[in-house]
Amino acid sequence: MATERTATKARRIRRLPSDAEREILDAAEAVLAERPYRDMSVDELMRRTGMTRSTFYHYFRSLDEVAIALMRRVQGEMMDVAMPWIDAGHDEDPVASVPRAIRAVAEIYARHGRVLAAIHEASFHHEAVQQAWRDGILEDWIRAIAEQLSAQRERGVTRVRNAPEIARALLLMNTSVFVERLGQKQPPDSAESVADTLSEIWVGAIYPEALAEQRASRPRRRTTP
Amino acid sequence: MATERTATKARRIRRLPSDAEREILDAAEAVLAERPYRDMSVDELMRRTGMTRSTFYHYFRSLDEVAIALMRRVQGEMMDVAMPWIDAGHDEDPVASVPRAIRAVAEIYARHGRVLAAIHEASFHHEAVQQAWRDGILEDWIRAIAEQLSAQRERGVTRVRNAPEIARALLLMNTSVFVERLGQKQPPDSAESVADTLSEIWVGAIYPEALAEQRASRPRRRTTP
DNA sequence: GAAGATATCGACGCCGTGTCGATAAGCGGT
DNA sequence: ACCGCTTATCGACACGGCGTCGATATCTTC
Repeated sequence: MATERTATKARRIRRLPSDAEREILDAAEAVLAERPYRDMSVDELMRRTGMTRSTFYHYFRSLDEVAIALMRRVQGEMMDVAMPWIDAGHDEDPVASVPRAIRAVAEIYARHGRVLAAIHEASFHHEAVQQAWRDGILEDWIRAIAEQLSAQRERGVTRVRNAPEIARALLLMNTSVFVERLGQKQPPDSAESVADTLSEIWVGAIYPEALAEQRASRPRRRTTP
Repeated sequence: MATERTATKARRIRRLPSDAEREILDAAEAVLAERPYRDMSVDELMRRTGMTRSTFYHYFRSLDEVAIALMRRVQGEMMDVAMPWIDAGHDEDPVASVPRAIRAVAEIYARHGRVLAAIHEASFHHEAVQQAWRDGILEDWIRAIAEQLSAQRERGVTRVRNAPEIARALLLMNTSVFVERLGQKQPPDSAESVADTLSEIWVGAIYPEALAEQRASRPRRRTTP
């Protein structure tokens, strides 16, 4: 009973593995632009590519891996914009560099918001994503920020004592706010205003004197003199 | 073909609806103490209660509703401890009241950490939970905090300009940090230390002068003179 | 003790996941 | 050109969790 189904024998297209993989990732981004990660299924994803679901499993072990792959695409960009702050030369004003770094990251979230929201979401539901994102990348960031803070403390630029905890709290704040305000189909805020709010809190926590002064001298508008 | 299964006719136990519901909720808490929400199934949950899965659907429409029900159990406690801060009389030192409120909330998270982590997790994956938690309770809190900040600004206690955004960022920070540091089987931090770190950031953002002064005068230990 | 209400049950259908063996497209050697 | 090897692609299946449905047992009330 070979389940005779030789009727419409669709011609098979054989892609290069790199192409197929890219097509799948692109399709995933397209799906995420429309609906949240939780509503993405392998079926729908692959229907877009014209291939079947089994082909999917030839390239990825699960949807989580797709999320992780998309994550790595973005992570590079993040590092690029944050690096200038991470190893800032001693010549730059540390207080001014915080808003600049945060704003740069905010713009990345504004551009890849849906993907980053998907990762954030998936990091709660899938072991593998959690390890790659929260236990991996985020922890690296926290460490880098904490080191920067400690270094600045050495130089007397700030007085923060518990650098690692402060760094963790501030970073988690940023990701939560970014995801909520910039990770929706129609973000309720602009990257700029979100970044400004977060910057204010960072400055207040790290350089309280500077924030106090800012507020005293410039009671109205936000940035630039 | 009545699928003759009259063999071992298990005696049916008929509970009061209120009892059955409570039993299910208790079982849910017990499951969550062992594994994360994502790994909880109706099957396992009901196996604990001795009832069948169909009975579950007699009381709840889905697991989300269980999460929401558990949420409401805890939310009352939250309100109780936060209220003193929300409508603080003008006689109390606003700077000192922040750490106290945060610490009280931290202790609730320390006690109900797994449940609150489950809600947080579910709020990303289930529409209904998202609406009840993020769009409901959290937004209420943000509004309350923002109002309090605005009121303090009227009185000249603080200079924060964008109260709603600041309130949102700070609250999201707290919940993220609480969930991560106190919502695990073996929390890596104590409620006290987590609360202290968060308080520092709140004070820095709202009363930067006070934080600057604290750090200048008390360079070593954390709380109390 | 009869009748109505409802808490509980077993079985079913649905949908998404991940696996497996078969098949066909390309690649390289002769 | 042909042949064999690799492997990208496919259809079908088994599994597990979800939610529904009609039947049945238990309780309540008169």
